[in-house]
Amino acid sequence: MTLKELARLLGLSATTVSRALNGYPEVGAETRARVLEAAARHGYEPNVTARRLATGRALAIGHVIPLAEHQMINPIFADFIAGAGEVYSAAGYDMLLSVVPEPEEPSAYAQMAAQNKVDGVIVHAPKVHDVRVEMLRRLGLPFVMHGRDGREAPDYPFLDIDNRRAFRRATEHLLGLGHRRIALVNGLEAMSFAHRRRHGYLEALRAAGLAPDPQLMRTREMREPYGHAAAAEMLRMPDPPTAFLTASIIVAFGVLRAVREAGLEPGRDVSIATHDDVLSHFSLDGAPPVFTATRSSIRAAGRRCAEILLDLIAAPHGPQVQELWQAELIPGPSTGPALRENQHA
Amino acid sequence: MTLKELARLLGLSATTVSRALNGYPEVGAETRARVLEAAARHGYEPNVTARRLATGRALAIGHVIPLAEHQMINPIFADFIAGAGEVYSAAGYDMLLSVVPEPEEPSAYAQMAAQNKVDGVIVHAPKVHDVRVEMLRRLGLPFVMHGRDGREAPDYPFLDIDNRRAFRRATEHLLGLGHRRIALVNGLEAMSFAHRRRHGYLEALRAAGLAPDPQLMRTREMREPYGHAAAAEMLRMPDPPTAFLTASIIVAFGVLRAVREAGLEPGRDVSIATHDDVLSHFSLDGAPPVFTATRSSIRAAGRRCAEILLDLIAAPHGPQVQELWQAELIPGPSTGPALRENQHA
DNA sequence: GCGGCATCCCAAACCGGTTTGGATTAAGGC
DNA sequence: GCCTTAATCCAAACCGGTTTGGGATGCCGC
Repeated sequence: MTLKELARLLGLSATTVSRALNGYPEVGAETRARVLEAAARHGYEPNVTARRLATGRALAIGHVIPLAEHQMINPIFADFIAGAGEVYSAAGYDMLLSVVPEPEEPSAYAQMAAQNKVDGVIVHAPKVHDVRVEMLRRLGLPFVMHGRDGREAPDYPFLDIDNRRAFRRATEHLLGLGHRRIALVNGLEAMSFAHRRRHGYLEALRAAGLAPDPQLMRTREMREPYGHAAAAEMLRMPDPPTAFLTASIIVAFGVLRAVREAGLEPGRDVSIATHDDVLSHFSLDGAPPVFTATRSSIRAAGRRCAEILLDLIAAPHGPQVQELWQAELIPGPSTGPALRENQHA
Repeated sequence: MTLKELARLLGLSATTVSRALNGYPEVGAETRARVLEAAARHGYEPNVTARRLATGRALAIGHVIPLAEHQMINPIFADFIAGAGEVYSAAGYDMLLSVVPEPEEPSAYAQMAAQNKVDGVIVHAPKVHDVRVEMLRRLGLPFVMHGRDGREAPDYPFLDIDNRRAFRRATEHLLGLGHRRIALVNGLEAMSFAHRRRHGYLEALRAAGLAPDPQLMRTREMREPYGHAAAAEMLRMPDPPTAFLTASIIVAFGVLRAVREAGLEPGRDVSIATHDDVLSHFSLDGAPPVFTATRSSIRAAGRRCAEILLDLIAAPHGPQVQELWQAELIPGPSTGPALRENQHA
């Protein structure tokens, strides 16, 4: 069923039918009603491809997922995409996903722009120095960043959580429990979120008059076995940490496993705190929290980023939206007072 | 830069330029070379939307992700998508993701078909009785199923792992270690993969002359807290299981957590075996395996499904591809001989 | 020298919508 | 009764490609 067929059926021109369906004022109320009724009855749906070509609007949003060297796919990705996808579907937009080797990321964006495949993109996992901002500006592709680059107040729309503050608070929480040797099992510090978390951690240590121990600071892709290996190794040190702060619940589970293997009781012998993205496969309504955590839903972030981008596309010169969310600090059973004999002399 | 502009630049017609670029034989070798050179020099890229409209080919593959009632997004999804996405990108196809509430899943497919948005789809997470097969046939939308419905030999292209065999072998492995009370912490059994796994488990028990205990069989969405709650509960039974078989590494981690909390040593006091999809955030090259597992990479499955679908689209009447992969049984430290005092009298 | 056959290229139609610039008709004002 | 204006509707152009159905040119054989 095409527009022309529908028009012939109604004895109207394609123009009128198109206008009737799209709510233009040039068609009479009675005609419009007839058209809408007929369209519904015949299950007419306008061909998006034709519409794209005619209007120049892509009616789609792009997400470029670069595969890093080690081919890891960011675990938070699925929940974020789910959140954003809900919004797109409700708004009649398509979601275009482009999975490319990291070196081809720029060309993936360039292609989306040159071919008008999308009306905008959401930029994931910003680095401290992120070349994509400049690139997208040159391409004239509207974007919203999930996170920020290294700058405190960038000049583009973004939604970020206050990573520095979250990790400062989490560190302060551990310090308040008497911990002095606190390990930071961080994500890759080229990523601005990890960079900020480290700064929050360092700030808290400094405020407490403690010098950071490089041996207690690790940075790597956030996988479970990484958390395990890092914790196992540190627990074998002559002067082991009494608390761990990790960048992801996945890493925290790895740390927990190592703690158990060492015969230690989490929350008593060793404390573990983490950031928690509320990933759906690690959470269950009603289940008690496993870890003390700074919590912020990545799914909600996906939803909100999508909304911001759609608004931006609808009103390109509207006010620039920048949101900084505070993570909640949720107490859990994985932290407790530092044991006397473990405390630093 | 449009085709027409390029044609004018070259003093050729749009027809000739189009043919030259698409490798049709009607243009001379010298002309073709000139066209290709000019296209490259000016960075010409054909507008995919226009091409879609003209050819009727969408040059895109669709994935519909239904959000279940509990809003959980399947954790294996990210890795599968990454695998498939690599193949699409390399082949010049787009990936269209549609995230919809479960009840709207049929209309999501209908829309993709009616509007010619995609050339085919990959169907995820088939149920034992799956209505999508009939629907996609009616819509005339080519598809490849990742998994199978309840039938042993369906009449559509699919890629599945031999879930029944894998779980029979895993169960036999535990039986061989002397375990008699083996718990099955399964996924949702409306899903055909979970259904088959249960049958594999039951087959092995029956072959060993054991009657299944309904108390030891759980079925639910595969989340970490589910594994934890299920195991914790069963370990409190008067006659607790001595071994757990779980449907996902995520669930296995939950079980492991409960085992540790009960003060038991995995692989000694209690055994844990699981299926392992080789999710990227749970694996790390060189790290020793955590669990004894039936292993099959979901990422590789994503790649292969994409290949099968692209082949199917290129040659709709070629031979129907149906692949059944065997999972590897990987021994790990999480299983060991059943303790005497725990053995069933 | 002429018909036949490739070879190479092009004008125009087409995909299915949207949008511009009227044309037609009816209502309103004086 | 005539002119203006508003209300409706339409034909045709357009978006940027692909594809059909020739047309022109050059080479061949006889």
